[in-house]
Amino acid sequence: MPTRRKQFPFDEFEPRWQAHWEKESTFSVPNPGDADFDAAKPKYYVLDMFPYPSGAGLHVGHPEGYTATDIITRYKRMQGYNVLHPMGWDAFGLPAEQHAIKTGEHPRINTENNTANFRRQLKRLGFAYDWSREVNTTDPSYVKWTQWIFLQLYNSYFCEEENKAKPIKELEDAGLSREEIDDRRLAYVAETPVNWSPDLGTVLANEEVEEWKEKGHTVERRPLRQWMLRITAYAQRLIDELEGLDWPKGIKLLQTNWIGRSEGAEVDFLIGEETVTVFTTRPDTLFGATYMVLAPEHPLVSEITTKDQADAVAAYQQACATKSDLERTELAKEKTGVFTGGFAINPVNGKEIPVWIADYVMMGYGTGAIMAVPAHDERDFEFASQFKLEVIEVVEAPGEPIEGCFAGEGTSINSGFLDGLPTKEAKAKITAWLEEKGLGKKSINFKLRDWLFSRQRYWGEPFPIVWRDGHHEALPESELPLLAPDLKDYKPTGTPEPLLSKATDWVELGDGVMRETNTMPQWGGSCWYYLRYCDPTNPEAPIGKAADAYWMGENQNPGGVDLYVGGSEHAVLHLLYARFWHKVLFDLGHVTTPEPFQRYFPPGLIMGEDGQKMSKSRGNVVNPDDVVELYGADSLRLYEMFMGPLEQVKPWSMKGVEGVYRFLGKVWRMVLVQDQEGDWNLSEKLKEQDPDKAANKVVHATIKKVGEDIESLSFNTAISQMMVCTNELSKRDTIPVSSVVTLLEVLSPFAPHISEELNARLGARFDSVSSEPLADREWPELDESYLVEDEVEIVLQVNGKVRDKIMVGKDDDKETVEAAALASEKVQNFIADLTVRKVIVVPGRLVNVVAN
RNA sequence: GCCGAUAUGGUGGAAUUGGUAGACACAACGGACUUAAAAUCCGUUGGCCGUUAGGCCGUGCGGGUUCGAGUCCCGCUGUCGGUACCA
Repeated sequence: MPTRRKQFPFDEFEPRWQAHWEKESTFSVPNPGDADFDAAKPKYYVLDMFPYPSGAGLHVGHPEGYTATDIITRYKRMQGYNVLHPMGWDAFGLPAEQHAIKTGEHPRINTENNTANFRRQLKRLGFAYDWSREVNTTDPSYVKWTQWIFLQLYNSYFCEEENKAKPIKELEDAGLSREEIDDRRLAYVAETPVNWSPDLGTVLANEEVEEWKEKGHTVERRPLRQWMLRITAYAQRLIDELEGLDWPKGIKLLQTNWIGRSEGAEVDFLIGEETVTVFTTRPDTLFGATYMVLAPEHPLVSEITTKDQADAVAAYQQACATKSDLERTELAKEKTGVFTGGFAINPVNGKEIPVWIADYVMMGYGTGAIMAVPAHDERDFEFASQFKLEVIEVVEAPGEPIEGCFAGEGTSINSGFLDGLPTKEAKAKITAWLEEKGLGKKSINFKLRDWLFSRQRYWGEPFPIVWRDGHHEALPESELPLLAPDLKDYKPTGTPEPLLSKATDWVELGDGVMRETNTMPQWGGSCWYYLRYCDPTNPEAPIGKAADAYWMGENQNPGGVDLYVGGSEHAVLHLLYARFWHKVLFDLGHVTTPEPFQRYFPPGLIMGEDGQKMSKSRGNVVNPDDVVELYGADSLRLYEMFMGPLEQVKPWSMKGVEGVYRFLGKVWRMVLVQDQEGDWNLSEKLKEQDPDKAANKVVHATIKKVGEDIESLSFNTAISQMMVCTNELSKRDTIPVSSVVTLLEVLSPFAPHISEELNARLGARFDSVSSEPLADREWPELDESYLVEDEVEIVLQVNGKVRDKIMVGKDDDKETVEAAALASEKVQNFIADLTVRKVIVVPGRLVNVVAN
């Protein structure tokens, strides 16, 4: 890129205004109880997803959402809101630890460096953050409350009757045993098969496996003792309470499907002495169950396997155990399985059906056992075809008979007392019959699993738990935060033994009392950071009552963060986890609203100039620092908003950046003209005079359009309107100063530096222009009367085709307009040989003459 | 496979409740200024036919509703994203 003269000296005034905002604490906002707090002001809480401060620095994707929220912040401030717009750091995480392994340096150092770089980059973009509220998940004062919230979960149970969390103390008072109590905690210990990565030295959540495998790490499956959070208790509420939220429909659906509610029945089958319960969503097909399948890990497999099948079954179980979930599904093209030799009795007709084990049935869902109805389930059909098992049709498809398998709804046949019933009724009847006979019951299942909450890494929050005599105990609150000790080296132990177990001095407390050595996942800190911003230094609680009531909107329905902007890649995990924690805190009375995020908006991904996803390997990554260097922060901000609709995926274009840069240059030159010496002086065209009709019209049209578009996050069209306004004003011989100032006011949320600079220069010269910074001004008032025209252009159509355009009075009645239309020469030409059948008049729009 | 999003000029994208398709930009071309270039300013720019006037066609494809469809309905196709034996 050749050096060239800048269109305007952004490199001089942008840092100057940023320093001004910092010095004046322009965007600091007081809390209830503070001296300058004004309770009469309405609040608005705009939240960005806080970044993980990676070594790579800011990516152009970050300023996309951040600029959007910044525009909202500045706009709402101008409208008189107390706006909370904070930023912080999700600073625990594997990359810093990987760096520590390589260098032997404490991960805190790397984290601090990266954080400083991120902060510098964000400040350079002029965002209106209240930096006094900055939080960092790795700060001891933050860790303290993350651990405290964990203890809230640990010390609570889910009360089914009241459908909410309650203190565990109630169970103690009720005289439950220690084991019974531990089994009901919201944070509990369980032995479960987990994804263990030997080279990362940690267990991963199911959702993380894919990501790390792509980066070349190995992940295997093995059973381990882990901390779990009982998110499944909240499954129904997490679905139901989405309803009142202003989130994109698709995102709600995504979460709903992730939670995966299905209604059906549990049915008991007898296998010899043993009872095996299956879950099915199609109890109406019970007469068509021709075999049964158990998951290979099902505890009853060994009981029911016959001697001559024992070897085959054991071999199959062995083969499955070493396969990861991924391999199980990757190899899912062909069904595999083994006959156990056992037979089950179908309770509805007493028929004996063979019992198989197969890995297409998973232990983790339902009961780990199914009744197979090959005629009406594709998987069962495939399995039955492969192993030549019986197929009995029990549902008749509506319309044409169907070859093979029919999984839809129809009418029951070959099903005794269900015959002739449509699927829905058959389901109800058989379920009632099973319940009456004590052979089964209605049942609801969720795909959602409990949340595996422990990791074996170093760089995370330690669990505030100690072990005594094989039992876990909570640390007293007074011992929080519990910080991890420094280590000599951060290399994984090579075994599933957590890294912290290396620090024996720290772990062993004497008398056989040991600290828990697992750490929390990164999600822990990010689950509640939006609460801490509201009250970032509170030493008594994660968030104080008054701060919660005001910022989270106790009296609003449903309350919570007013606008949350961040990538849809977090739409299921982070957003689900945070909602879960929030509900627990709500149930326990620590917060006053049931949902954390009232409105959520995911911006679309920004692709590389080649239309591909930005990545180092493709060499198409755009660095925001480079863009700021060449065109300034305002241009970067404005371009990212002008690219297209915020929610859309869109490719980067440097030419596009130049386009908005030129626009800002045009605004600059409308106010200032450069002389021979290169100094910028106020344009002679600017006049302190009342704006004429045309100027008022375009300026007020701009106030209206920009305001509406900000509300709906349609920033691209707001910007194009400001371009129209600028084009209109700048081509004039004299320009009313007040029109320019109004334009600067509406431009200021988008491009705050240049707007402030121009306003300051105008204020220094013209008495009529306020020198008060735009950031503290009110949003300009719209006067609709300027937008009303006496005459409007309407379109004349003949048979739907545009033939002419005429001007008519704004209040002309239909008859007048129709007469004027028919009088048009062009219309006359087209209808000369035709008969007019009908004339449609749309006031202010068009006249359509229908003729043939 | 299932779920969701989406399809408009050479490009990014605009278009109230159905009512002038292509706003605003980018690129391209032509012109002015300049010794020259950059920057700036002015003009042209969906396709086809036509010297002009003007006409015809045109919002992924095929139907439909309507005076009128980018927009609504039915049936497809492509692209992107999510998810995957969840019984």
